[in-house]
Amino acid sequence: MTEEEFLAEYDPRGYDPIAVTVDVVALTIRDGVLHVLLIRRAAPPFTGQWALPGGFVRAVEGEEDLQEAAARELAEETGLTVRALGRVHLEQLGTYGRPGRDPRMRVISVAYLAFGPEMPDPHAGSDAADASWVPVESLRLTAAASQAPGTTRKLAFDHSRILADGLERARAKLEYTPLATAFLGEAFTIPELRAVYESVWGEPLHAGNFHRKVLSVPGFVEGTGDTTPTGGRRGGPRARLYRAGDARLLHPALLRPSSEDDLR
Amino acid sequence: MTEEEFLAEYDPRGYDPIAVTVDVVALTIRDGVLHVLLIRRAAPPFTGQWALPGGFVRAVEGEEDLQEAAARELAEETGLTVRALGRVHLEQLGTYGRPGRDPRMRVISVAYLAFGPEMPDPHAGSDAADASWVPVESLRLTAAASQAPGTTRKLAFDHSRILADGLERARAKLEYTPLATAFLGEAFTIPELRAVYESVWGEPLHAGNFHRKVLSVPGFVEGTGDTTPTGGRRGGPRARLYRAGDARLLHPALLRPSSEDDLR
DNA sequence: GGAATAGTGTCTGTAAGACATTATTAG
DNA sequence: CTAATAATGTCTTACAGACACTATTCC
Repeated sequence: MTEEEFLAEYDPRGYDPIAVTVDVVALTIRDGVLHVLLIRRAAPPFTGQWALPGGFVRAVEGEEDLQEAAARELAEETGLTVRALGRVHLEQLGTYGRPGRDPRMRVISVAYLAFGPEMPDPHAGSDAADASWVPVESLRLTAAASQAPGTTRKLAFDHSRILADGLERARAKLEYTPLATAFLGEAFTIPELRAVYESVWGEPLHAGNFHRKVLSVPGFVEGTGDTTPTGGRRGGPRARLYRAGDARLLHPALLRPSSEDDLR
Repeated sequence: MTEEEFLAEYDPRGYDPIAVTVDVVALTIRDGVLHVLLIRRAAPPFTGQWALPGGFVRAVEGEEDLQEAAARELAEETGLTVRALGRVHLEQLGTYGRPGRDPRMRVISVAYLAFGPEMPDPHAGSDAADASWVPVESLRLTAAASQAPGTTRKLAFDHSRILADGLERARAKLEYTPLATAFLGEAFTIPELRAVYESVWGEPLHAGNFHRKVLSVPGFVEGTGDTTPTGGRRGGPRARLYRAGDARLLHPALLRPSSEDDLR
């Protein structure tokens, strides 16, 4: 039998059906606080609970790449066009396929991680009763205990785990890539860039050392020649404006202060 | 409708069927040369071509986690028991789902990356006509042109790309994790560890500086008190033996000499 | 003027890389 | 003895972090 004959006779239904979904951990910074895009589920399972935006991959009609599917889901929930997502960074995070993670059937979920500048309030899509940007801190991913009343609870499925993995990836990526600029607009100041690092890492950085360090990394940022039209809210000189440079990796890297967790 | 009623009536066949496979990039070092485990396909598609070991994920009978599926595939091809794979490092590499990557149907492939010490010659499994450890260099992943006669050709499916991604991940992981020790036995010498780095990175390292650096990283290695029973083949003193320490990340990291590619 | 902030200067400890040196083994 | 190699020492340069300081702007 030739390859052509084999393919002509091949029956795709011969294998066990496994559904494939794409979920997105979309991060942005609002008012200096790291937020993640969540939807409130309108249909079972986990009706009423918060979850990451996502959906099934279209296999037959309109075949799409996984990355395209993630971009489509993100665009649907944010209300932006896929075109307007141009400045948003999107990368694959990992795949989650533990049996039982979805009570309906065997579902393999390919998770994507997105970084973007401040985006408009989302509107709930078809499967969602609600959608909004939620401060990551309010989810208390690590401390399982002591949830204040009204605080967002644990996410549906294994989405808490996926979000935690996404956050760790984001924190690590800021160290050795220039992706912090993906959270900002076209032009930004060094203090704004520092605010991104502080929001994602969750700890204050030394302003002077950060400033000198960013400028010392080749290709991280390049000056525009302009400055902000005004000083800071509570005083201070006008800051110089920069745009993202052409580096894809930072060398030397900006390491997190929080060490001592590298042992075990 | 309650969640229970919903689940009772749910029909898994309602969605487009997508097959899910697990493929493994298994790396080891033989005679100081980095090798990857490949099988020669015995059935269409791509009959006769080399490919990464892998197989479909069992969805219904014997539900298994993706990582378990990868370990099972690796064990089948290497002839080792899953138990004997204890010293082998296994991590998820990424998921590949471009439409058309498998001519039969829509197939999503979850790729895993494995590092292990020298393992026995494999025996071909059910779907394979042959299986062997192949020097990575012989595959010429980057240079598409000028294949010497008899040289292994391009791999089946998009496995060349998956292998390239796995190699880059491996090279990067040696920088900031102690995973180089996964390529070695229980006890090893610093020069043996250096040989691992040289094999994976493909470039020579300065023996003296490497030695001092490894010992300066807390938790990377710990001495056993023993030495090798004999000196090197061509002379030299007996080397001290070490085992892997308890560090999970290297701080400071061992950076590759090949910089200057971080710009673009 | 007073407070806050952007940006620069200085100093110290640590690390990387180049190179040299000593000690120990095989042949 | 000679060559090869393990392991250590020395020196220079670069960078991280702490701290001080100047300049500019808001109120």
